[in-house]
Amino acid sequence: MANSASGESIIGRFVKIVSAFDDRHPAMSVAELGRRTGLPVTTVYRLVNDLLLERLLEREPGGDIHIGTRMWELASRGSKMLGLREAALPFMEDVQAVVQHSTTLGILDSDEVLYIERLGSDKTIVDITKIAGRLPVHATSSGLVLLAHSPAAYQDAFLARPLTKFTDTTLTEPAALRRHLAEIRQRGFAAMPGVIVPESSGIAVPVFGPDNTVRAALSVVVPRNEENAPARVPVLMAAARGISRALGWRGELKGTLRQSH
Amino acid sequence: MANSASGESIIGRFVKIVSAFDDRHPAMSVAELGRRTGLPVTTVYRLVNDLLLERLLEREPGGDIHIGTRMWELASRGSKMLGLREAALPFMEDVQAVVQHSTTLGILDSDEVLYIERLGSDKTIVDITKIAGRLPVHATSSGLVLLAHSPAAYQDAFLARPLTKFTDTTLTEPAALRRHLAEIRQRGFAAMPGVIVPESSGIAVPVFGPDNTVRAALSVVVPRNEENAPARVPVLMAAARGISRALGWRGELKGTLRQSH
DNA sequence: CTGTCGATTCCCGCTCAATGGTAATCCTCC
DNA sequence: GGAGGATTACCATTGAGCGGGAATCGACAG
Repeated sequence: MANSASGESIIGRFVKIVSAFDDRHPAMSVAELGRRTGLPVTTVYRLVNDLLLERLLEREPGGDIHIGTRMWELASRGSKMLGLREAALPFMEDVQAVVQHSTTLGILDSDEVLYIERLGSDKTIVDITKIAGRLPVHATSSGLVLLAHSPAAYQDAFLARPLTKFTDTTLTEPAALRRHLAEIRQRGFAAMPGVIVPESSGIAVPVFGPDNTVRAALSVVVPRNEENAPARVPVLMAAARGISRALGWRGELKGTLRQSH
Repeated sequence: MANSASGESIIGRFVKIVSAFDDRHPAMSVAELGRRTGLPVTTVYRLVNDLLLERLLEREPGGDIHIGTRMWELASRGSKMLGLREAALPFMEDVQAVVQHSTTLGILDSDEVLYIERLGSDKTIVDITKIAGRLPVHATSSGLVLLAHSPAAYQDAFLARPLTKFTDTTLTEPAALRRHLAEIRQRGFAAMPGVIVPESSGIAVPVFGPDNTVRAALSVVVPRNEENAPARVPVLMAAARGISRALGWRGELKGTLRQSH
């Protein structure tokens, strides 16, 4: 499935090229693009031209390349995430108005948490979440909530892998994590003081879809020294229920009760 | 640049496939995808497999295909629109809180208005704007504001084309449109009563970047019968200035004054 | 249980688009 | 003016993409 010496398909190279751009490198010359992707120069120039023709990439006056508007448009138009995001946004605004720090919405994707929305850019606290950014599951409150409500088979597979310890409070032992997940299910929320960044805490609650499976995690990041962090939980839970309902969820079903037996 | 009988490149076909999905068709079988794109069956199956491998597309339990999370992630990560959107969102929320109907943020892309954010889903008014949706320039308040502040060369090229008349109030004559654009520049906003949909009016103001060029249009859609529509303008203008400033704009520059001489 | 219809996968020979090295050209900046 | 980098032009090679056709799977009806 590849004409190239390295055995990659064009699609693979396309992904490589687009992946070379991130928030730290939103634009670059074609030559640099070649260096970052490790692809042969000529190939990059040819492929970039194709992508420019389709407007998936755009060339700015200086000659540098950046991701095209068309790319975002195509990715968004048929995306199911738009629905989730639009359902969640009003509730997130309410949370943000009350909690004042930083509110995020994350989903589980490829064994990582992918943040699809984020409100509030409070410079007073350390918050490494970014829209379209990823963080590890076992080191974020969002991730733990998502994992806690995932199918047992998925949890088992996840816990079978070695996990990185970011700070002294990061749980990496499968048994300990399993206990923690059970706790999260029982309490209905996850609170992680300083799991990746020691100075801030995350609190997250699950958002459910119509079939009662977890769709996303709604979370807030607050300074760790803040005493009344648990007081945030009711607000978050109410908002999460609102989002779930907007998605077509109709309250706890018998299935859920059965699970908790 | 194409291996196919029809003379399309893989990238072109990739765009065709992704374009087949929209808000009305967020998921479909591979066979239907083939029908919608008009590509040979075998080819679609092969290409879809490649895209599934890269997670640009995803297969849901039923077998239907939909656009993958990865696609959105890649498109968003290095996109400049995220910055614009994030700068605008808080101000848009303020506008939305006051105006109550529907607030949108649009940019000029391929001679059309592309809406990149939208707040408020008031069912009481007709509003055909959608996130990642497109509307014609000359028939929307956002489009007219963007056009009014575009380079003269672009305006000339645009006005040289034939324009569709949507309702009796749609301006399509180049001369009349030119006068209207001048008016918009002078007043600082565009107000279009029922240009595409007769029942609703749009009001839009420009958002500028650091180089004092227009970046986006901030607009609200209100019911046409509403008398105090012009009263919305100051709110919009203040918000637009706030967004512009967040983007690095530093007030009217000499260049602008020179232009208006 | 059998038949129909559609979706999906498998098969396979053809062929030309993609490949990627090398070299020429166009830049800037010192 | 010339050194260093970015970009374009050229071109022989070749295997990935192509797509028609047939086989398989699956749902549903009679």
